[in-house]
Order: sequence, then C-alpha cells, then structure tokens
Amino acid sequence: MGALSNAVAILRWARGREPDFGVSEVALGLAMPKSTASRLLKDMAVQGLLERDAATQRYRVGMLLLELGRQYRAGQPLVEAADAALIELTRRTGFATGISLLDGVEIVVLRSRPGTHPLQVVTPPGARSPAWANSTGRNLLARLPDAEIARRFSPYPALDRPNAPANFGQLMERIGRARARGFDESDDEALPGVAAVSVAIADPTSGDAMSLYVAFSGLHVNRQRRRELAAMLLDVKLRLIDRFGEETTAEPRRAHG
Amino acid sequence: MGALSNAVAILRWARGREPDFGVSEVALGLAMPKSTASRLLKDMAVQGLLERDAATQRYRVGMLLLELGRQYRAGQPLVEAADAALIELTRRTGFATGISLLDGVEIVVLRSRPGTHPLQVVTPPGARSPAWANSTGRNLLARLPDAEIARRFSPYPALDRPNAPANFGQLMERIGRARARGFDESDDEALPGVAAVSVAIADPTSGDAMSLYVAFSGLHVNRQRRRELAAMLLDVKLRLIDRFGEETTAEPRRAHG
DNA sequence: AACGCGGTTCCATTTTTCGGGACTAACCGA
DNA sequence: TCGGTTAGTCCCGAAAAATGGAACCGCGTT
Repeated sequence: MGALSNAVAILRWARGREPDFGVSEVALGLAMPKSTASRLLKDMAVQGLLERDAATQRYRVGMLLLELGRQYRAGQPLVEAADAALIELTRRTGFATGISLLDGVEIVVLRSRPGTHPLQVVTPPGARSPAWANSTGRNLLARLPDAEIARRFSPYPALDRPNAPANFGQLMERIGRARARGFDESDDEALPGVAAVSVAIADPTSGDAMSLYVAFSGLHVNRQRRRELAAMLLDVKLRLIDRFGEETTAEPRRAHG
Repeated sequence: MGALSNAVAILRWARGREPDFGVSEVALGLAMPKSTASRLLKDMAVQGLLERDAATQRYRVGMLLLELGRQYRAGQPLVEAADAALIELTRRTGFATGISLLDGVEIVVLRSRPGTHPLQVVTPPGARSPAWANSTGRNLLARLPDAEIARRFSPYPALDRPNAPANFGQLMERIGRARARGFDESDDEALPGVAAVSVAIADPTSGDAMSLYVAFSGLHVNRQRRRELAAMLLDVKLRLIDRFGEETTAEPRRAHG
C-alpha cells in the first residue's frame, strides 16, 4: 500500500482502458474503498497526473504525462539518430516508419510517423502489440537466448490471427529466419492488412535493443519492393553501427561477475 | 508533503531537464534530503514510473509514462477527427501538421508528424513552446477575453526573437489580426526558420480548444502558398464544425455564479 | 417519497513517510 | 597506498499522512 503505489495502480489500470473513468469504476476495478479512490483521484488531479472534465466529472490522464511520455528515451544518441534516419526514409519512400522496443512478450512503439501512401492504421508511440505476431517483435526476440524466449512464451499466448505463428515451434522457425537474414517481415499478422519489414539494433553501451521498421499495406507492395525496403533498413543499420559501434552479445540486462 | 506529491515534484522537475538524473541531483534540485530522494526514486522505479540504467545507476522516465502519455486526450472524437484530417493534409501537401493546446502562456504539442519537405525541426508531442511567439498559441489566446490575456501576460515574458511580439501591445495587435481573419501565421518566431499557419477550434461540449497547424520552412513557401494552406485549414475546421457543432462562447474554465 | 447511483466528507486508527546521521563503494590525485 | 571527495544506501524513532467505514449530498428514476 501507500499513496504512491495506489496512484500507480490507478495509472496502470487506466492504461489501455477507455480514456476516461469515474470514482466508482476505479474503486470497483481495483477493489478499493470508494473513499480512498475519491480522495486519491482528486489528489492526483491536483498534482497534475490526471485532469478532470468539469462537465462530466470524469477523470482522464493529465497533460504532465503527455510531456513526460515524450521524454522516454529521448536524447539517447542512437535513438535520435535512428529516428532521424527513419524520417528520411519516410521522405524518400513515402512509407510509414518507426522504432519499437521489446517489453516481455509485447512490443511498445517508441517513435512513429505515418506514410504518405494510404495506410489505415497509425500506430502511435506508446501503443502495444504482441511481439510474436510482428516482424518488429520477432527481431527483438531473436536477440535473446532461446532459453529466455522459451521462458517468456510458456504458455504460448493465444491470438486469433491466421498469419501469426500459432505455437512455439512456428515462432522459433520465424525467429530462425530472422536471425539468418538479419531482418524479418510480417504481413497481416497482429494488425490486419498491415505488412512490415524491420531490423534490430542495440546500443553498445547500455545494451538496449530496438527495432526499426517500415510499414505498408500488404496488398499494395510486392515482394521485390519489400526486399528493397529491407535492404534500405539494413543500410540504415550499418551506418548506425558505423557511427555508434556494434553490440556483440545480446545481453539485455547487465552481465554479472 | 506526502510521497505522492514528492514523486510528482520529481517528475515535474525532470520534465524538460536532461533525460537522466541521479539521486544527489534530485536532492539538490528539490532541496530534499538525500535519503528521501534515494528512497523515493527507488520506489518510483519499482512502480515503473521511472527506470534505472543498470550501468550508470541513473534514473530516467519509465515506459509506463510513454504509454500513458499517448492516452492524453486520445479517443476524443474531435481530436481524432482533426488529427485524421491533418494526416490527410500532410499526405496531400507534404507539409508537417499537428495539433497543439494552450497551457498558461505556453502551448503543448498534442499530435504532430513531419512533412516530406525537409524541415529541420520536428516538434514532437509533449513539446512546449511560448504561445505568444507562435501562430498556434496566439490563435488559442485569441479565444480568451482580453482581461484574461492581460492577466496571463503581466509581466510580459522576455524572449529574444526578433519576429515575435516584443510587448503586450504588439501581441494584442497580432491577436486582433488572428480574430479578424480566423487564422494566424508566424514566421521565424519561437522556432528559427520555421513558419506556420494555424486555426483554432473547440469542442462544443467540453469547451476545450485546440489549434491545428501546418508548419514549413519560412524560406521555401511563398505568401500565395501560405494563403492556400490557411484556406485548407479553414476548410478542415468548417468540416469539423459541420460534424461536431460550433462552440460559441470562449470559456476555457467554468463560468462561476 | 423512496431508491439507487456516483461522489464527497469526516475522523479515529493504523501505517507510511520522513530525514538526520552513520555507512559503503567508487573514483581521483598525490 | 592513502586520504579526500562524491554518489548512493540503510537505519530507526518521531511525526505526519493514508486509510476506510459510515454518514451524507444531489440527482435522476421508479
């Protein structure tokens, strides 16, 4: 307990839910006395973590969090350089590009921009997606030792998308291909109709890995063009490695001893 | 005091500063005992508000905040519709577009995307900028009663940018023009070399105002083209009003009594 | 007018938080 | 190798804040 942990519990609960919520909803959702929820939500709003719609009396995430969210990994040289290269790639090709990170068995979008070709879905920074049903995610998983991958995927999560790997064997097969080729592609997996190619790269000092992707409509981009895009991404990666150094071992956490 | 308000104080302090920070830095910056800072930072990291670089032992904003930041005003129909219209505008014209909000005498970017024309600066969501030195900001200020504007701008903030209004009189003159024309433009004001046109629109139910902008290089876009862009923005606004209704009175906060 | 619903306030009790100071680890220059 | 400095952690009694059950409020409904 403690006010801080309760506040964070509220934030976590709110994440991914409907964008606004009331006192009772929170109290019910977190099995918390109404009085506690009321007081805490009010405090959080006073502090700026939340704001309150004057009309509906409902709470929503506050502007402070928008500002802080933007700071996440901002200023890391590799991130900024990669992002700049991807913006340039979008300019040249017209396709949507972005950077995403691995978190458990999901990926989180760090940076993104829409392309000029019509692509229905815009995946904004902060959005989550299943890592196993995503070229981006598999690329990041590919950097982990097999044992670690196995650990994360037991049990194997259910996801009703025909093109996504449906079991651990299929996933490892896709990961194997990604390891062999240095990039991965996906088509109509987690996001219907959306296809992507991506490469993974890691900061040699911190070891943090990220995946750079190009996304497009699966219907309008042929095999040949996808290969070209993969080549461009690999080129971006090479130039980044040239500038920032390569990361050899794929240790996500510090090596001990 | 209380853990929550201290935690938020740390977040506010961190906002806009260097992306990572240590215990002593925070303790010094917030005049807080080292022990409190140490304990609190650790707690915040455990909760996920912050994360800690294993190598440098320094703290930085956590992924949770990235995810929450994205939720800010997400799902509000007017915001999403406006953003979609602006993405389309970027597709058609190649210029950077975005949405920003007024906060005191500053604006905060809510949504943005780079254009395909080279424009040096990308102003990402969450970024702040002086409202008075910005077409976007003046448009939003223009919606307030003059008395409220006067209150916010006494004293008039210093800003060393030649093209920005240098005193309250100049600001009101620019705001007057914005009110008359229904849009505003800026060129080489807060952001060197960057020019923009923008229109303001408000949600008729909540009264929240936002400004839609198109940004471009001041050197490469002539007067005529700027007028065309302004017309396009006004058209977007009209279509949004058509769909969501107009907001007549410009009351940002609740009217009392 | 009674009821349900969402929200707030009160206040005694319990639980955290607070923070000075001692402590440890790493680093640096002599 | 030593002393000094800097960064961060830990301990623990005192003090302050969080908690939550119950009463209460206002509103729209039955």
